[in-house]
Amino acid sequence: MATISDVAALAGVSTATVSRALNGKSTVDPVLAERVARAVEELGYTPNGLARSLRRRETAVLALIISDVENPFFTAIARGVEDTAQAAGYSVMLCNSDENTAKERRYVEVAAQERLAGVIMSPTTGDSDVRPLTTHRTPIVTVDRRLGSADCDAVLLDSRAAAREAVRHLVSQGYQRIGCIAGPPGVTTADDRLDGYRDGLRDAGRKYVAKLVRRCDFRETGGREAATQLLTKPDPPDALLVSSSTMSVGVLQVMAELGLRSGRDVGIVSFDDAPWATLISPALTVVAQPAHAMGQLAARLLLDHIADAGSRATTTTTMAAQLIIRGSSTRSDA
Amino acid sequence: MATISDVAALAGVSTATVSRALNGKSTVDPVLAERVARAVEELGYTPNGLARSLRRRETAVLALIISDVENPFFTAIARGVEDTAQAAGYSVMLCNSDENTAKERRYVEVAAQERLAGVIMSPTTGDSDVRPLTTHRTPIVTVDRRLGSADCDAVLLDSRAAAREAVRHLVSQGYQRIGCIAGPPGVTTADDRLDGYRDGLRDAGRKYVAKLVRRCDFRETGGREAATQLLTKPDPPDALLVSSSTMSVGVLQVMAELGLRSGRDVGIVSFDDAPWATLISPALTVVAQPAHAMGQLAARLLLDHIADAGSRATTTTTMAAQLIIRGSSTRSDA
DNA sequence: AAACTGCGGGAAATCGATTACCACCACGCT
DNA sequence: AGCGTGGTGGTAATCGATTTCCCGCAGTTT
Repeated sequence: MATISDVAALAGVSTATVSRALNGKSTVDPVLAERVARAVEELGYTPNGLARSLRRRETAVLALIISDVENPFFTAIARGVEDTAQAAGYSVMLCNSDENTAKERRYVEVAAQERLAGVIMSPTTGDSDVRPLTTHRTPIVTVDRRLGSADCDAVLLDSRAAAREAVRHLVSQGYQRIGCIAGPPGVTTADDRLDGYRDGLRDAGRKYVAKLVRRCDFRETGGREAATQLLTKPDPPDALLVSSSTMSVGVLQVMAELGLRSGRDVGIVSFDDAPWATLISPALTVVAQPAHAMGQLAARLLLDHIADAGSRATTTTTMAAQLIIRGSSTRSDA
Repeated sequence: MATISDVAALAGVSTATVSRALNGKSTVDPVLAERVARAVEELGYTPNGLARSLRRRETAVLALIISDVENPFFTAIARGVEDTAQAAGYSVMLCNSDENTAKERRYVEVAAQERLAGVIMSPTTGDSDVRPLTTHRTPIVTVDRRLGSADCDAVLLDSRAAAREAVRHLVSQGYQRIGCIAGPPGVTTADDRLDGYRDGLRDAGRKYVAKLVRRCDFRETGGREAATQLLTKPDPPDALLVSSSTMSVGVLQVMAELGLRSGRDVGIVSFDDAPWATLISPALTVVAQPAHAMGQLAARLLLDHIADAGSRATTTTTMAAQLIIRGSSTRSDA
């Protein structure tokens, strides 16, 4: 409750001196500085960050807008962002958009209103509306997904190439009817992975069969539904490319219920290297994404943008995924 | 960049009228309101939340301080907090303390400086320092762990009873040398679970053997190290109570490397019901914690406190855990 | 000794909103 | 006609910091 004026009064100096003593911008007589320090201590004074930010026209808070804090891929990104932001003295406001355009929009507005220093987001759709931010020249960096509208930095993964490679691997293992469980239309990574899936089929001279493809949300329940539909039909796929580890949980549950063994009965390749991937049997073949590094880089880029105040070309960094082959995608699993 | 004065000038009214028109506190001539609305639209005006909060002496942001965003238990809490906060129009600042008192302390300071509306935290230790918050009368709710110092609401789980029940279950299954992998000393849940473990042994007339207990951090690497030490000694335990699902990942990896099968060779009960618990074979017996509900309740309590401005007794809610018995803790697994 | 330089610190403006206070007008009542 | 009364809207104070501007003093130069 103590204000800078209280401190000034107690120390017998002006508020200007208190401010200078505390921020160390200008030199202050050591005697006065000491008196100020004692007054601060005695009053338990904490500067009001709102007043400071208002006057300085800057905050030390970033927003991170992702679609699901419970998805390990996004938490790994969050961790990366948080680590580098924290090291630079910034705090992170975490926002869950839930793949919901309205919620996302609300958070974008909050970020604009609170005049946050910058925003890192994984947009729900390629044409998410970020105008409240652009009008304030709030720097934006997208991570994992692209944004069509704004010209902002992007940290992406080459999903298409990764999906293609995964399909080629499944083909090489002799799987004949390779299916795909992809994310919702409009989400750039979902579309990219589906494109990569088609690329892979084309490489092998296979044709695309719509009945082997399902699109669902990036969650366990999405995976369950898609897998149930695909695997209980006549002519089910004998292999699946699954777009996230959260979906894979659902897929593997359904397979267990149906008595299907991965690898032998249905080859599985999943995006995201989950910690449990090697605990199951056979172990899960995955497309590992450098999520933590992506988060770190996104934060680094954003902080650079903030420091440079808009002078600086926008960049797009595409990172490579790594296919880690384990038992779930080989016919002769160990 | 547009301010309320710009809007006022363009609409030909005073700033007071603009504010009233926008906040709907007092009635405004529809004609003027319309002019204001058009001016807002034309200028792309976004009110400055900092100025507003400064004047109103309140913000619509909560802090959530947890030790690890990558731990599914905490993200489930985060999700619960975020859901109810968002529904009430509040945003959540997520802070990763990393079980590090200094980092935690820094976030507490930031929360105090930014005059956040309230804080939900899972304190690193029972005597974490939250004075910067208490001097500002910022309401605090602890979740999962207790705080010795401040008198604040707490949403806890009866870890001790849950651990005791888990041990009794292991005893009933015929395990003879039951060990425990607990969290770091000083963390209230870690100590509680260890106490519950002793309770369970005492119930069965067993004596506590220090060599069967290891304390380590709540992460995969912690679990690995502890399990390696315990399982490669002479007279290893034939069952383990593990304090979190993240630790269990490490434990199960080590067991796989050593060729030990859970259930048959080593009975395992783990805290936290992970999504993958049923994917492994045998499935993992767990102590399920209602993390999402805990987060929701914590947020609810905090919001109530904010609304009531300090008049209101502090409460402690203790929720019950649920032991879900699966194959990893039965000798005759399916 | 006068003029100049530099530095430390105080008074007051400033950031951008909200809101207390007051002036004004129209209306209704006696 | 005169006097409340209530609803509107403008003026200016306010929130709590930072920062500009300026003054005075000490030390240096000519």
